Amino acid sequence: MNIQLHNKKEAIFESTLHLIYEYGFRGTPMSQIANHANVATGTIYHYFASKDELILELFKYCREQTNEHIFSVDKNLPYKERFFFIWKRLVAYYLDHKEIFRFVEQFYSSPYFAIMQSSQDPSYYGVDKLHQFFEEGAKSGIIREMNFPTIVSVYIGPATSYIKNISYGFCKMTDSDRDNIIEIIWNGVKK
Amino acid sequence: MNIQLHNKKEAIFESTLHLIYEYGFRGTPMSQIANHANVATGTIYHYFASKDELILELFKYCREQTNEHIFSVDKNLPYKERFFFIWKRLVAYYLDHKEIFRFVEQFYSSPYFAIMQSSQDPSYYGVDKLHQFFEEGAKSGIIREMNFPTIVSVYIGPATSYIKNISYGFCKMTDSDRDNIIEIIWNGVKK
DNA sequence: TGCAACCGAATGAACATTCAATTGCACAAC
DNA sequence: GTTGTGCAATTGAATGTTCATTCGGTTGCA
Repeated sequence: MNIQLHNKKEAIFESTLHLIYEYGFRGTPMSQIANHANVATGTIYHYFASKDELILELFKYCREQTNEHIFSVDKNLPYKERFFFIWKRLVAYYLDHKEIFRFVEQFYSSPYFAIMQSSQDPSYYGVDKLHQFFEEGAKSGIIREMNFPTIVSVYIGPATSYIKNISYGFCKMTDSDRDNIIEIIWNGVKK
Repeated sequence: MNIQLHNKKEAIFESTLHLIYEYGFRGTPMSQIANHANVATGTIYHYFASKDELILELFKYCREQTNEHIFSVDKNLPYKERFFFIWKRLVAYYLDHKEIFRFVEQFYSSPYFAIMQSSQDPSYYGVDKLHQFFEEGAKSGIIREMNFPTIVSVYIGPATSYIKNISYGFCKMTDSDRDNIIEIIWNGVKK
């Protein structure tokens, strides 16, 4: 029974993700989501109070999924290696999960994000992790002192930009491109 | 008459921009756009065949506006200074025109972008300019050799990331943050 | 006189949401 | 181990609203 429940909810999530990837927020009616997930329209409303809530929950779902995958690094590795590793991991994850990437991008630049910010717990697991990680680097004198938004812009910005370039078909991806980018970032921030 | 026409069309553009900034694609009906622009609903259809076309044209409009403002640099300045100047100009422009930034972001991560790509002339004025600019730097040995998507990711990525951070209220902006970021980028790519 | 610009009420389709009815299952009673 | 009971899960047709788009008509200018 619990498994059933879990399955359906997840099926709804995945279908929403898939359809939004293809048709955007505007282009994906609840009925289509239901179809694609092999449930009745009404069933969605058993799990979610409204379409907005579905979207909001889906965002949380995505964030959890992503965080789970990215921050599994061997703490014993030298800092520089972890710096490279996490970044590549992030890029690889989003390239493997384009629907998630696209959805999250859309979510951020939509009014949903404002809604979420105002009504949510601020438990940004991923952000916390990153914060710690950069602080560690700065404190041990490996990278420059920078405030958090600065380093985040420099570390994450090129990653999302690169993923967009690929995901929107501007260019092909090569490992050496990625190596280049993270190396450039490192050159920029190392002490 | 031509001035009238221009005025109304532009009023429609600006209203759309404003409303989409606040309510997103989904939340801005044609009737509202008309209201806000002080024209009748039907008038919009005199200028645009459909809502989709309005959005598509608005994107072109935004791109033109942006390009006009950014690439006015004194060619005689040393390369490094131009490298800094263009970047700051870009950031400043988007911070001054948050609606444009938000709209373009939304546009890119929506299916509209795919539509545009398939049916459009590939005259990316801004992209061409950038391409030339980076090539110049690489040829004269001032910055490293990189393929275009790589350097774009590293140059533009942090800019948009930073603008998002501010625009979504994650942090306040200071000039020194920006100075920091572009300096880091420069350290990363210089030879 | 003609045509482009403009108007805004009317139309119809698309869609989110509701709801009355059905199913399936856990658990208690016997 | 059979039957009964209640509640969660599920269904999908019906409802009502919200729009994009249309259109017949008006205005104003060349």
